[in-house]
Amino acid sequence: MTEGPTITTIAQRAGVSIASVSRVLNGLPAREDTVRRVLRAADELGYVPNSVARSLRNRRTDQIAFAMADIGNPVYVAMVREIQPVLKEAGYRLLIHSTDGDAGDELGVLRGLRERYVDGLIISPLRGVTREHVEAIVAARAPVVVIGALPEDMPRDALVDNVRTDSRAGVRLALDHLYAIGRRRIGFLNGPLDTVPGAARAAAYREGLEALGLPYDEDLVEVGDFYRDSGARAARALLARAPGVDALMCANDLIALGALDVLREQGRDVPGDVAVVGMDDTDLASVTWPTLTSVSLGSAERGRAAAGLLLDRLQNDRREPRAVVVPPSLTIRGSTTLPGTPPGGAR
Amino acid sequence: MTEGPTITTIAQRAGVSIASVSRVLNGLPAREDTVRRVLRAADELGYVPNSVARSLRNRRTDQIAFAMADIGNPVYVAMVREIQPVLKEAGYRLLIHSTDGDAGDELGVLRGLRERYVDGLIISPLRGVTREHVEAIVAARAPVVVIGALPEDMPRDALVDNVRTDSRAGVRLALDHLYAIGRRRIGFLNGPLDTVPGAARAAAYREGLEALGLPYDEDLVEVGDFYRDSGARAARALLARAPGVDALMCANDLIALGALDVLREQGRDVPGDVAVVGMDDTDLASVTWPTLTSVSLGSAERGRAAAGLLLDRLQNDRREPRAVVVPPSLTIRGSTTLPGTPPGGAR
DNA sequence: ACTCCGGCCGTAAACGTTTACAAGATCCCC
DNA sequence: GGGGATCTTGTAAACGTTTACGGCCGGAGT
Repeated sequence: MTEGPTITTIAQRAGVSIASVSRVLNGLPAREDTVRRVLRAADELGYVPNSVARSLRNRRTDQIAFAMADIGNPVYVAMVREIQPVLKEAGYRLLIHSTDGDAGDELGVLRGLRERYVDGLIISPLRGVTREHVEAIVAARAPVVVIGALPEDMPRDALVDNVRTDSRAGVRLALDHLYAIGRRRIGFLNGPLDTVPGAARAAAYREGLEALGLPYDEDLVEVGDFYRDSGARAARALLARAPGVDALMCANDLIALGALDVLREQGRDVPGDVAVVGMDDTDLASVTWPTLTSVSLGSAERGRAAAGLLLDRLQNDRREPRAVVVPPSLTIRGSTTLPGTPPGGAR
Repeated sequence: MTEGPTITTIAQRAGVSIASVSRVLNGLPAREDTVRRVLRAADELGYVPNSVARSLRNRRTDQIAFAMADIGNPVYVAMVREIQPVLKEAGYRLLIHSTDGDAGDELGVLRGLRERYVDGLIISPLRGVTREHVEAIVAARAPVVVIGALPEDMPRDALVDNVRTDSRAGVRLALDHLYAIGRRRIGFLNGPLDTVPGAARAAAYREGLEALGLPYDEDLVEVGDFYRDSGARAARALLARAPGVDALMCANDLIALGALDVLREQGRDVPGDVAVVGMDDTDLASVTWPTLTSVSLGSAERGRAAAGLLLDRLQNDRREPRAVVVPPSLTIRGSTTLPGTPPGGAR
């Protein structure tokens, strides 16, 4: 924990100026003799450049932040897993912020960008991008990539890149699949309608039924939270009200877990009596019993795309904002297929 | 993304020197009139201090890094969940590194400390602290807290704080519990013996049986990896060799998941025919069916303790190194208790 | 021998802060 | 009104880099 050598120390020992030291260490042209002496001195002293001083001078920190709602959520973990290597490859360090879905915290991170402690930010705001978010982004002095929907009236000069998924199409995939395996009374366990995903999935459920020629029945819909226990509560309520359901579409894998708990507890066979589909296709989906058919919203791809966009933007400051849409896909597992039955229909 | 105001800009606008600006912004005494003008100018300009420049001058970054093997591992997630708020409270930002259990990567982080991009580090090396780790830690210019075992010959001057758990005691807890519910042929599915936890758990299993007066039988032990599929393979092998086992002690929750898969597949009732205990008490333990009795190694506590030690050390550079040991505990769930039967024994 | 050119190198400034020091302003008291 | 004490302020240096600029030197061309 002693004070380490600086280029000045090296310069003295090698008998050259600090400018020469810097040049040698950065591989700029120098006489062969100078190079040798500087490198030797640096080596003997165990020199390591001070990244803070370098950042100040270069006006870049080689750090990038990723702000997400919850570090325990497998969706974000999948994103980090993809983002990390891409950034590392490009020479950036990744800072991870867990905002606990607190909009205040999110804004804090966004505002913190102005401190310049980071060259760019990837953020995935849980409840969508508010006007305050937009203001903070415009005021920020670093490029931002948003994972999730942007508001319609996003100012052109914000230069925000965007990655999203099509969760409506995802819901459709699931409904089509359930229809294909013969289900006709398909219940829906949703998350809060004031979240972006919640609202989108609600609409998609309605549209999807219509497209399939099935009636929309309010008794088949229950709204709760995106957690397991809340999913269980919702499932219990729905099953009590509409005992005849033969499938449950869940807005989230966690909700689906809760539903599975309740179905097991009530002795209903999955998928024999009731088929269940989750959403997000997290690691959990393959852990449950039966394993859970789930709509993948491409978390990994979204993460990768976001990292790519950010790096690209860091190269080219003035590029037009870009938006990437990752299509959903359906991973069929035990909760919708009887053993031995080949998975029917969709995809 | 425009170049922002600096204290110089503010000084001009307020008609004072930059020293006064700095003083006012840091709450040092100044004439009331000066304070007002500076604050007004700063506000109008939307000034935000440059954290890099401040770090250079103050020789501190207010950032702390946490290096772990795998961001997807619930054990580390639990640690982060505890570390984050503690550090935040103390005014530090948390940088998260996922080293993928790669010793090279771990060393990279450790060596990176010398760049001074961070004021301190919490690291949890998967395969223990090697001589190279020690060297890097001694050479580092920032305090380090290691979560996990330290080598015996740790140099005194390294000033490394340490947090560990007692996984031997943890194994004993599990064995005692299994014994208490009447199991006498207790199998053991372990992870690699060249990892620190693997070796410790192997020894503890032996000792634990001895303490209970049960014979050690090689046929009841299988070594694999700390993953689910590996756990399944190991369980299959063990069950084939020793069909009479009535309990499986697993070195890890993931291994236990694999074992549950196999038992279900073979139609053996859990816990009726075979009781199962996992280790780490991750979130997964409450997701499975049946839910999994698991030894908690206090990930959360360890994280909290590590953060505490680091903060403390940052206050007091010269303090003697300290070691915290977090005792294990047992969380009893469905995989060792028949419904209706009160959990017996241990604890 | 003079000029010109190119290659290396050192001096110094800059990045945006904080802070030691000394000078100027203000006040109080005699 | 002079003198000291106290408060406030500005100047400048420092943190550790990178880099523009100009100087020096040696060699080549005339």
